[in-house]
Amino acid sequence: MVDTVNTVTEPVSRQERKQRTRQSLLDAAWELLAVRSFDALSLREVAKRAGIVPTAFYRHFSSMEELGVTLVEQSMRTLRGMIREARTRPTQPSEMIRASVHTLYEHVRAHEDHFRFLTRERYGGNEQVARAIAVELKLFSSELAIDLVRLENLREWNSDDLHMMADLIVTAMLATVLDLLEARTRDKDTDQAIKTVAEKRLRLIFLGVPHWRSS
Amino acid sequence: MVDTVNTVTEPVSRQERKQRTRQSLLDAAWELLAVRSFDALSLREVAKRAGIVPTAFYRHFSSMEELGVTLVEQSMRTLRGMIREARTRPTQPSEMIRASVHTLYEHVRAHEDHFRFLTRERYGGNEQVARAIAVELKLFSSELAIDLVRLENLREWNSDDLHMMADLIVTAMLATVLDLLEARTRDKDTDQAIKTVAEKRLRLIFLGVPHWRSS
DNA sequence: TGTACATCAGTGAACGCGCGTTCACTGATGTAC
DNA sequence: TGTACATCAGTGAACGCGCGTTCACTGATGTAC
Repeated sequence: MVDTVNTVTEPVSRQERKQRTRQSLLDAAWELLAVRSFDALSLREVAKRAGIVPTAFYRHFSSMEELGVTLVEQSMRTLRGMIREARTRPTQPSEMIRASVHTLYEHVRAHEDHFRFLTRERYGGNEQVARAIAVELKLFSSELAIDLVRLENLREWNSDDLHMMADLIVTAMLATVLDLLEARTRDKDTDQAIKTVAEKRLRLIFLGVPHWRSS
Repeated sequence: MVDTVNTVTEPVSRQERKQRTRQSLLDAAWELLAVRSFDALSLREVAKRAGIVPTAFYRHFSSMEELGVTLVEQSMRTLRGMIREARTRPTQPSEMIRASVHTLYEHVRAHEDHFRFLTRERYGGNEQVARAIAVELKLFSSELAIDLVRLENLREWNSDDLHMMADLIVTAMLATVLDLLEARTRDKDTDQAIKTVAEKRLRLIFLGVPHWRSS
């Protein structure tokens, strides 16, 4: 049995306390971002929710923009984690589709705040944030194009067409992210329906592949 | 030859002057929206750009929100105009694709401000605005599903699958809108390249149709 | 046509508010001896 | 182990600013006779 009293009263270094407050600020920002866009957040508001006075904010970030950069980094790490997991996969399209959608689903539900941030800020207010997200998605699309070329009927496709298809898949996947985030009810049936539609979208796209002729 | 002096000094009714100022406010808002999201606009800023004092704003709109509603209406009219034009079409998929992409292209380039507003506010700050846009796109998707059922290989598709395909097409088209709005260079070649990719996306989707089996 | 009054788009002063940011401070934690 | 000083996360007062909104006003346009 853990001695909770001892755990609570355990001495904490100044450094560790500072780290905790920093995390409180980030947590506060993530909470507020569930309802509002980043541009609509104020420094005072974030500080208040984190339980510190506005001026103490500067002990951790030089500005809201710097905090924003950290939010981008955190959400990007989540996105990259998902992409990495989605890339280690069998070469059979049907299984690839099933597994990709499932990976996407798991990650979105585990980090809704991060994915909401990514989709909202992708075209939303802050230009630098939008650019960072665009770069990351472009990178993902390029990696996907490389994965596609290994598949049966895609070996002889030219680079342009592979990128076109990769972009279309990424677009379809992002639409699924939005479906998940905007689902009114959060039950297994609704989630399953969204996953089924997501798989169908990808199946339809892949069905055309054997019949493709680059114009 | 037009007597410009007479044109300029021509008496203008109070009502007409008011209408012009109202339009100046809307124009000012559209100009500012090229750079910023709606939530980031202030009443004072819009009034200033329109050339009136902040308090005069209230002679035309009871609040920024009401002006926002008007912006939504204006952009929706543009969107509906495009959709209406895109729907009156031949039943051959290849021609349908070519014509749809061209219609989209023409309308986006003719009303970049409206389409930028629609894509940015779709998930951006204001919730009511986002909802209005979502409703309109859903409506479009449903109409598209009805159009699809008339095509050769889609006659026996069930409703769910038709909606899935319509959603996928709308998603792909919106991606094209964003490609057009974010094109770095604005020349004929770039535009043509974007149109070609847009057509390829749709071609790939339609290629799968004859081979579809609802799971 | 001319006069007297009504209408009302636009003005300018004023308000209270939340904002980001500065500054001198406090007092607990850390360090040197 | 005890003392004396340094560090520094967090405090609280204060600032100037742009904001939305109110109010009484002005003076050109419109209307009634």
